Amino acid sequence: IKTYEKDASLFFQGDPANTFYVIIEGRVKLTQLNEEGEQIIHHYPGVGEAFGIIAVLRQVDYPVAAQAVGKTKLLMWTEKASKRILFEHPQLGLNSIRLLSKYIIDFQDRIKELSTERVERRIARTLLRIADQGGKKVDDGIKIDWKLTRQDIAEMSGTTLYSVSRIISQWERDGVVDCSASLILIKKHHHLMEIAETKGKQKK
Amino acid sequence: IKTYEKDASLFFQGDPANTFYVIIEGRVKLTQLNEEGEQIIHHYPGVGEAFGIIAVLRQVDYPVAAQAVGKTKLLMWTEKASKRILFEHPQLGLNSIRLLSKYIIDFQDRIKELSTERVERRIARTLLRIADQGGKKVDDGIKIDWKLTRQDIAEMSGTTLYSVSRIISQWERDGVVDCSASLILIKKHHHLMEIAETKGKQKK
DNA sequence: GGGTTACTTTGCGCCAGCGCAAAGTAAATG
DNA sequence: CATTTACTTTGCGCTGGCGCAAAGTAACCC
Repeated sequence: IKTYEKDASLFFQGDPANTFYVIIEGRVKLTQLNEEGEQIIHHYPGVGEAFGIIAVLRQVDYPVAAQAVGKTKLLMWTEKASKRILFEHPQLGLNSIRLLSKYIIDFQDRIKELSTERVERRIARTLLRIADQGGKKVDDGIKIDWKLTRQDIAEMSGTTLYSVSRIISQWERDGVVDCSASLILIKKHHHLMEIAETKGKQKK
Repeated sequence: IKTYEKDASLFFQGDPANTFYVIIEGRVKLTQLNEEGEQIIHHYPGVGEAFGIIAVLRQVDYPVAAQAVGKTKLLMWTEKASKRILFEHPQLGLNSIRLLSKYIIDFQDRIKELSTERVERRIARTLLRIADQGGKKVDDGIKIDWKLTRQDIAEMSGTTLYSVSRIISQWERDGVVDCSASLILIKKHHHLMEIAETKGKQKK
């Protein structure tokens, strides 16, 4: 068990992978850089989620970087320990496979999204996905419980902070979301769903 | 063991997943449709590769559709059989995890690509990826050993058949690739790599 | 409390890539 | 061999979204 402070780095992209983590408190940001140094955010795992398994078991370098979003407490396993456990408890292997499978299905969806969908829709989907993993229900909607900048949302949706700003401003005018309290509050979940699913390309 | 003819469907997106496959001859196309009915191609697994594990072990519907590219011979396991094997041979579990991890790393890369890179570069990467999995070395380059249409390439790169056509024509003029024989022949592998890695956005 | 730093918004111009249309080429069918 | 069907190429016009710049707002810290 180890505790990291806000914004602390757990590991960088390209570090040799020797530890796998499970979050018991807080949240972590998993990112990747391309050759130009542009960042993209893959995932914000929260309490109970594991990460790093992938790299550890393949004995390759971490393909992503991990950074604590807030104060974060983590369980840590070395490579050897994880393998031993896996051999002793086949059920665990099955569970891991299930977990990985979930990621794969998720990633396939994101690839589909990025390949075929317009920016507005991708942003809608991104917010819904975030709300799904880290949303707290409050009386007037769903609140996302950690600080997200426009830049962060852009890096999750495959667009730019400008486009995100423009689109979210519009949504605020329409009363779909509310960002005045620095945390994002989704007020009309159904409306976002609509954007995510029906507001398509207007081609014939 | 079962054999499928060219273009035969193995299963559709949304079918209940009850079988997992390993290819012993031929090649399969894994695709996904979005709400508008646009198709995207995820992967062309070849001999020795497995697919369907994901859905089978999670007991959900197949997230993709599978279709034989040419005449294809497959090993098939039911859900129960795969679970039993997994319990009896933990090593197999570990191997599966490795396989899935590879996909995840791959998918993360594609997400990065789609999020931040221009069309030309994405197409270059797509061709390189295909060459990597299904390329035969011949004296004047690398030949991709199954028929790919412009539309197929577009669906793998997240663009349109028009853009693919324009860019590949240009490459042909430059002598980088040769499509005259209906199969694609990559003549200047290094040049494609260059496009994939350095020919960046010309922003400051 | 004032000044520095970090994030957001918005106007504006620009261009990569889309998508239609139409013609060209190749393969399949009978 | 003629005809249909399937795929490719290319000209052209249009526009979604990018990216700069500059101003506005909020948070942070001595």
